Amino acid sequence: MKLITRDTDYAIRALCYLAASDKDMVTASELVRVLKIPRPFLRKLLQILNKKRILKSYKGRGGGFLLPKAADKILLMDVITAFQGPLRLNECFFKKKMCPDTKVCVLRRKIIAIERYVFSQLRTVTIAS
Amino acid sequence: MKLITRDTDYAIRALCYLAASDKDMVTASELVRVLKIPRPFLRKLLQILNKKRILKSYKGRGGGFLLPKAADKILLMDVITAFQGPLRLNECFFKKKMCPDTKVCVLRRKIIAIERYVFSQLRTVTIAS
DNA sequence: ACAAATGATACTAATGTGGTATCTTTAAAG
DNA sequence: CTTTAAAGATACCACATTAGTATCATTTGT
Repeated sequence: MKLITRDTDYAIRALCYLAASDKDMVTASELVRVLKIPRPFLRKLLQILNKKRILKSYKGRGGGFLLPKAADKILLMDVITAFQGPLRLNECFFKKKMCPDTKVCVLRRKIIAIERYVFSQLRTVTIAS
Repeated sequence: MKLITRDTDYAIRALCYLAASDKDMVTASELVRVLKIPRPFLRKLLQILNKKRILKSYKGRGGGFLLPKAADKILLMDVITAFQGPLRLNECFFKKKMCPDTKVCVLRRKIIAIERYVFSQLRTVTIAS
């Protein structure tokens, strides 16, 4: 099972390229050329990233894309959730039925703890890598 | 995005029921009745669990399923991989192209570290919860 | 022999992922 | 003020995965 889909993967690459580029405005065409991602697909991804304010777009001739903030402020976590939605381990396994209210579901606690750790860690990963 | 699919979820419930049951042999019919999982689907899951040696089945009249070992020795991790395969975050984002060999991909390191943590934690979660 | 259980296998429906196609809007350059 | 090079919007399609069904074969206690 993949935890990071192709969308996210491509998006990361594009963002990294933007971060590394010295000219601050980069066109989709350039990204297609260097990243070898199918043009219409990449364009869709860029549009999504734009809507989520992860990058900024400029229309018209001479337009393109650029990062709206420093690369080390862009969280991997945000890119993942942009494409894959909030990733949750699971709702309660037992839908509150069997859960003994004394222990308040050790299992659930543990899983939530793991979840939290992953999120906190993912949040430390930025584009500046 | 779900990290635990319905298969896994159902399987966990079934295993927990087996663990909690005092009679050690439980039929699929009984599981269907109490867990309210579609019969043919549950039967498929049980067959898979049997093949993976996570539970043991007995055919014929009076047959059924039981746990082959103590509930606290059955790892959530194993159940997950049984149904969802080994879960990997992602191959290398850059397919070894851009990776500067000096830093040997900080990103990748971090991700692997997170992955390892999740696995180690998941391995601590057993059916005895 | 029969009935009650699981095993094996093939099929179907719904959803998600990866990708395409087409048309509209914006804005700089000539 | 027209052309042209960019992005925006939207609808569509192919394939894979997930969730679930159906059917028949095999085993085993009574």
